[in-house]
Amino acid sequence: MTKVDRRVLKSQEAIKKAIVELMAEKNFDDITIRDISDRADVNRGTIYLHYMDKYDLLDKIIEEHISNLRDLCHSASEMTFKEGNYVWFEYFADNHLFFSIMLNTKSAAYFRSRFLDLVVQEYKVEVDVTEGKNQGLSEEVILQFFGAAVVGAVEWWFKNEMPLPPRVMAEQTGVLLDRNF
Amino acid sequence: MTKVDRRVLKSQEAIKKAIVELMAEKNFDDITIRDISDRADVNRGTIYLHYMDKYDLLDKIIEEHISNLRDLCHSASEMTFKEGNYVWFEYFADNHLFFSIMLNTKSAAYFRSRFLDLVVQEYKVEVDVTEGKNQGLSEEVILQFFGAAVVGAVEWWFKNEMPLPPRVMAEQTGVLLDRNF
DNA sequence: TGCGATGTGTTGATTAATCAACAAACCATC
DNA sequence: GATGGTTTGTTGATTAATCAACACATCGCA
Repeated sequence: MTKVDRRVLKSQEAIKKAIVELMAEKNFDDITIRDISDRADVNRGTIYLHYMDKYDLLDKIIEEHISNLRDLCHSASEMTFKEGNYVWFEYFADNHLFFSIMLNTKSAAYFRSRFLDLVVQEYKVEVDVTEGKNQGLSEEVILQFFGAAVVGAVEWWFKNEMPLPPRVMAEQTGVLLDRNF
Repeated sequence: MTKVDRRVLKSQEAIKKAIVELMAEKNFDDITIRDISDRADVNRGTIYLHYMDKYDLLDKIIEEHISNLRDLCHSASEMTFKEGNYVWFEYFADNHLFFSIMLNTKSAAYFRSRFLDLVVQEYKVEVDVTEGKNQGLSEEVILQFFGAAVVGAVEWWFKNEMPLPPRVMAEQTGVLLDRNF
């Protein structure tokens, strides 16, 4: 893993920030490459050095966030849900512009499904249907049930402009998950 | 005036922002070039592409602000002191980090004198000792008197963490100047 | 249908920034 | 006053970003 030139990091950061900001202001289809390069204060050609087009750009942003969330999950594998959720909700708050767009606009259904997949996948190691309170239940049903629950709670949080602090959201959802897993 | 490559603008902006931030955190003498390049996220050599050393860098920042204030003054030449001052105090507020450092640390006496010079110079066209309320008074005394008054007021404002909004400061000092010029 | 305006994706030449390396200066500490 | 560690200012080679220009596609409107 050779380290990346700081110039490409800065360019990519500016470009990613620009498109997210623009998505908060207008429809994705109405955003032009020129809009993005203007906002990012970057030459239009620079965008093509890193991304195929605006769809590729958005894809890469989504994949990066999913990947970051997964990494956070794994680095928090020792924690309870309450503690682990706090790491996630802090990440949500840090990137609230991205997440509120992705969970508010209907055009972003793809992100929601990627997000749900991640949650289900990460919770898989936590659930046990061979003994305990979930004995006899279907693992898949439990995962989809609580996966949808968490995604829905996050969705609600952003739709209502984060009415509770991240810590509280993490605690509340954490209690609900710890009680059921 | 051929336009400047956006890369040099971005580099210079990052570098200037970095040193101002650092001056808010530690003594100017203790700031190294490496500190600045790290903070600016720029190669150390890049600083030398634009500035001789950190003293030259600070000089250029000061000159730029003085020049901007002068430009604002001239573009506001039609206004009363009350209106014109508002433009200045908005600029102060926009760059409050720079000005509060420059008017708080004793090491920045040079800036204070540059600032006073500017104020005196710009007020020169406003004062009239041939007739009116200032008839018979020394132009130089009036300029130094009210120049020091304005600089002092600004200094107080920053020393006390801008306890009044820019608009109010502009109005109050504007009234005092309009009454006397 | 045609036309101007705008957006797209790519090109080649140029410029700025990067990085690693260097010698010299400085500074504290032994 | 020698020593090791840090800062400084500069270097040459390399890489990334810039800019202007291009052909082509798309779209609204006459």
